[in-house]
Amino acid sequence: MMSIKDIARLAGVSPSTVSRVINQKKYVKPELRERIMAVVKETGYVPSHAARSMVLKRSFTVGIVIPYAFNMFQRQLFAIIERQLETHGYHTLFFFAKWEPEHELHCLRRLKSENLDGIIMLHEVIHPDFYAYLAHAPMPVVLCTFDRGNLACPSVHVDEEAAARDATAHLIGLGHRRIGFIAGSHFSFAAQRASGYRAALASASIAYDERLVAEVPSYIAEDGLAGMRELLARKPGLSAVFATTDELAIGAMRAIYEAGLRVPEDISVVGFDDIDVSAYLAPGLTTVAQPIEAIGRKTAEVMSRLISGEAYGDLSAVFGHRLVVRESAAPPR
Amino acid sequence: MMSIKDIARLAGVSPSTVSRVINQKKYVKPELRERIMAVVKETGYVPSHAARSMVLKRSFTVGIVIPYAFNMFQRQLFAIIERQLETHGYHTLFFFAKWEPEHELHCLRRLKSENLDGIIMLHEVIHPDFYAYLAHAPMPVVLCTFDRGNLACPSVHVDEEAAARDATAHLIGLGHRRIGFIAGSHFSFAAQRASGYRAALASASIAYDERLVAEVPSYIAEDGLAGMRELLARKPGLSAVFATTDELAIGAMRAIYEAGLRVPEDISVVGFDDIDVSAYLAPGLTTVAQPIEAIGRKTAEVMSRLISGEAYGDLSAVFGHRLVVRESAAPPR
DNA sequence: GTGAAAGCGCTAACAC
DNA sequence: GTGTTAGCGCTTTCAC
Repeated sequence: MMSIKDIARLAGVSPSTVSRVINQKKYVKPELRERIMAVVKETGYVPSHAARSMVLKRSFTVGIVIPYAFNMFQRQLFAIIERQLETHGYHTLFFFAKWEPEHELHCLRRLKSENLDGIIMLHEVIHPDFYAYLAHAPMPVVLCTFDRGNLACPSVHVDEEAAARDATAHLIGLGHRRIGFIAGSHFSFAAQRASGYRAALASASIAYDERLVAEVPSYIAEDGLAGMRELLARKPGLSAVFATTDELAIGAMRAIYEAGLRVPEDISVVGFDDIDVSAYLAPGLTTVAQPIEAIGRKTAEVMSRLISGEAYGDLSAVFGHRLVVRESAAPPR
Repeated sequence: MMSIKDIARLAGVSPSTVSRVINQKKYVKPELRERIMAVVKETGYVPSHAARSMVLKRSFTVGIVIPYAFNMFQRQLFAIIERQLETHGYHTLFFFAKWEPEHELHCLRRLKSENLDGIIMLHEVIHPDFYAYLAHAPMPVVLCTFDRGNLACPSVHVDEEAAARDATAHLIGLGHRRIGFIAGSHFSFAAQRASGYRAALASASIAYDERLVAEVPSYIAEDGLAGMRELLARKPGLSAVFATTDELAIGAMRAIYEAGLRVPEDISVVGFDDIDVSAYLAPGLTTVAQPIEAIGRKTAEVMSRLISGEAYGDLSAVFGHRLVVRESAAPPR
């Protein structure tokens, strides 16, 4: 492996000059600069990441905490963030956090041991120790897809409540009055989407009926299936259901199918997230789309500005959502 | 940040001794070892990754090349590999490769510049330069989910052809004779699955009819939709269809739905991969499952053995597959 | 068994 | 503008 000394020797200059050229510092004669760049190009020299990061005391890598079982929405999001971060010159280290206190702690230990330049939370962890660390972390932290009032760091997300309100209002607009809700738990977006559901009901003067609500522990299709089965078993006379996520909605559609009912003829379904597969279901799932690309780019941008020393100021951003109307929701019969 | 000197001072020994203890070298009195470990634990000291990797000339990170638009199967796979690699003490750097020559080259440049300890290919790239590099790469390379005859490196995968043969045979066993095929392209698994389809047909003495085959450029549901539409438009009188991947199968089911037909009453569908959502479709998708966990663990294991200097020998592994029978395939009417 | 010292590749003061 | 030098945190001879 070539070192900076080799390049210096080949170009007939000192290592410091090479360093200056590589790091785009001024005070180097254009002529020399060109000569050095030529050698660099020719030899394919790449500075040692390890050495730079040792002397600069920066790792040039940002950590992204994501759920171990991330969904398609998160998949797209972190691929976008990774790509953006790369263009800003940062490495990305992923920290898959399982949704168990024990594993979160393990994840936190790793996070601490990495000397990261920044941390992006794509996942709302549970453990208080985690937040305690983030609150006083020696590097910038950005929250993506959720907010956390008492944490003084920027967050990039949509207005979950407004989006859920729109989704529910869509069902109401179609003529539904008995609208089921498959409620998630633990994460703040679940609470926000739930309150959007209630708000929409309230503005239409529909009484909230807890028999129409099934709370499920997680966000996989399996839970949607179980939640919808429960709702169906209660026979609350529902004609539509709003699920906290598309995965949950898919499970719900499955339960409806298993019960010998049809979507949307018997029961309308609306989801949230617009994951890849939703457009191709039969029927296509009506859902709420978040501007993934914009959220990802913004998150990376905020992080890179924070790392370059910008004040925390008002870097947070709230993006708009979009209701994607497909076939899974129709007027009640 | 604590350095090894601080620990040495606190423990009243020299840095070299601390280093020996941390690196599990012998020649340290148990008593001293304990004293040092106590200080390490107490201070939460973690050796600087950068410094270690500089002096050892190893990055302790392995790169994983994955498609930029990875599917759920790959999602699970790389999360498993990451986790395993972590337990072996390696970092994982992801290289998202878009499926364009230009971007592959970009990806290759990054790969070269990283001083990786190993490379795992979870993605069959196209560019010859990429393979040229891999063939003489200064670090071990492991191919995961595909094989490449002329590349002298271990690969971990299933017997794609046999699996596709089973999937097709399942349809034949159900009584289907006119079986459509949505063929992928570019990747070797596509060719292998295609030849499995033909082999199954041949053993049942069913003539291969190219009017039953739609070749699509990629592997997203969109392509499955287009491919199936084409098949339907040709009116070849098919009663079943086998799709190269589950995503393609989902798109195909959508096309059947749009045509006013039903699965499996009018047309049976079989996919390949058993992605998360397949079990929750209505009807559930009959498909071929690969042992993701085993493939992932094996890949990480092979890589870590290679890095620790084991000879290339016969580290490759071929895993068995499993036909998952659900409701999307039934006897023809 | 343990410590002292050199050196990995780089950057940043500091000279010149 | 450019070179010299020190030093980042670690591992590894080489003495003792």
